[in-house]
Amino acid sequence: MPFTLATWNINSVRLRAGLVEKLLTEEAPDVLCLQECKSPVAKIPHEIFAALGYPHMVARGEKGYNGVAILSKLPIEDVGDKDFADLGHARHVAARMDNGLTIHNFYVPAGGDVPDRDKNVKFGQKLDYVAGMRDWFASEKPQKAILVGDLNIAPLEDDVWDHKKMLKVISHTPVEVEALTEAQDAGGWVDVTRKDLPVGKLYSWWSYRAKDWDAADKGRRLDHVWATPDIANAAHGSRILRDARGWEKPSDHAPVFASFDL
DNA sequence: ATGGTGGCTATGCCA
Repeated sequence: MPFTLATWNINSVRLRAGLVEKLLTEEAPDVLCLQECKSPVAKIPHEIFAALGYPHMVARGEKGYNGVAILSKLPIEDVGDKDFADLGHARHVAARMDNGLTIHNFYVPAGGDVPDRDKNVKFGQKLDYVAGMRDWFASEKPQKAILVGDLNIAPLEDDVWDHKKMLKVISHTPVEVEALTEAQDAGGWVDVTRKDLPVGKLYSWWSYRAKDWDAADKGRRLDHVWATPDIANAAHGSRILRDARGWEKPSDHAPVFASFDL
């Protein structure tokens, strides 16, 4: 059966419940994974999404920061979460569908401003978090799984607006890219977005601070869809809904879509 | 070199 999934850093699911509604109504993915919900799970406006045909939700939350949620048309089972680097943050949750597909939803730490772990604790925590992902994937050997989320790293030259200018900017430093590549390789994960769209610039995030984000187009691809090799060949139709970055009171991230014939 | 915007929650922290 064909299956479509989207991932979106929503930057407050309560403030932007209307934008989630718009996405679910207009695009109707089977599963929507959200990050930066910034809400306790009990205060996520789940009734609104249930009324639109998404009665199933698996989520982790905290007050004001972080938070991840998986909304689904079809039943999903909560199969736990990980707290890499012992941050105590709601940055991961996993769900399993009746067909055995596992969906991992991640919100990797942003890492602060200074790309030096001796001067910036947050950067060290980001590297430790991604190393934790690597070690877990190496021991788990995931199968029939999809990993999505805001990984806060843009690994490829064409994932940023200016590769050379970004080499010392957190999200595109070589040490981060290496760490992410190690995590990807440890699980055998295939970058589905780049499998489908191998050529050219691709962004999913544009800063709120740019005067004219659309014209300046200084974006980064921070949001990812990965799949294990056993289902990666079933993936197709990846796209980034850039329009959503221009919606009223937008998130600074755009949703990333992928479809799978499973 | 700096500051630019936005969310949460009440003041500074985080992105």
